[in-house]
Amino acid sequence: MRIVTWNVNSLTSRLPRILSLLEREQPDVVLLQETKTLDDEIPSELNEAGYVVTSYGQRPYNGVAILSRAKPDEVTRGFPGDPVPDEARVLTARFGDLTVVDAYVVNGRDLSDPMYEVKLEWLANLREWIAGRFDPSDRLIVGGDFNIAPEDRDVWDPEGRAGTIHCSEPERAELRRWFDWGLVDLFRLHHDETGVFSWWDYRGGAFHRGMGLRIDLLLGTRPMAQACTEVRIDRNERRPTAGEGKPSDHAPVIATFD
DNA sequence: ATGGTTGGTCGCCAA
Repeated sequence: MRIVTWNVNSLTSRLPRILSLLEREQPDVVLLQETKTLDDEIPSELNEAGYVVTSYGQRPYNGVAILSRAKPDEVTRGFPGDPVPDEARVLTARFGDLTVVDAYVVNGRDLSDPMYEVKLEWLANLREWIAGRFDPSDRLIVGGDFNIAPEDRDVWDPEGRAGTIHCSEPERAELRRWFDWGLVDLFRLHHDETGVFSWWDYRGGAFHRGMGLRIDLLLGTRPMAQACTEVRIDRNERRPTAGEGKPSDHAPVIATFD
């Protein structure tokens, strides 16, 4: 089984790259964020490629969708306690005994911005909803754009970014509460290295200068961690590619399970 | 502190 998370920064403008990834990686489940696409505007090419599309769409911002080989047995849009309930950021789907939560975490913008406190409240409330609905022994994946770099080794310039948005101690402390509940950062099961990123700013040639963050995460409960054999971040998807249009500012994270 | 680029949408906001 293979599960992917990818902030595509518009599903419609990224369609050729999404179709290419489906063909190349043959994933069973794909969690998409920032689809910026309404439910009734999902391109039919995704169905023709063999995928069921479950969309919780919105424009011009946000929007999440789950692509899957199988039809979900149960779908939940959003979560109770969301402090910004009119923003389409969370989509949950159950496939038999496996549940996936697709999350586009509030960015927060800056520690001095009111949205920073909203981000912390949003994360705490989503964690509490997950903890109330699931058990750490369940087969559960929580994946998406967390907008938090878990540790300094996930940051291109940890000294320069210390205490700033995506890297602040309150954000990291909140993420540790997810780990303490029983979710594992699947990438770190297989990688110790510093400087592996999933996002690079569009501006200033950040990708080519190696200025990135690892903020796109696949978290799994212990049963999922025990079955996880490989996690990769496909940096190639951050490069301009002939015929497939411009890249997202995020690369896909690809996890394989026994 | 600002700037740089992209996307959706139509003058500008979010990232």
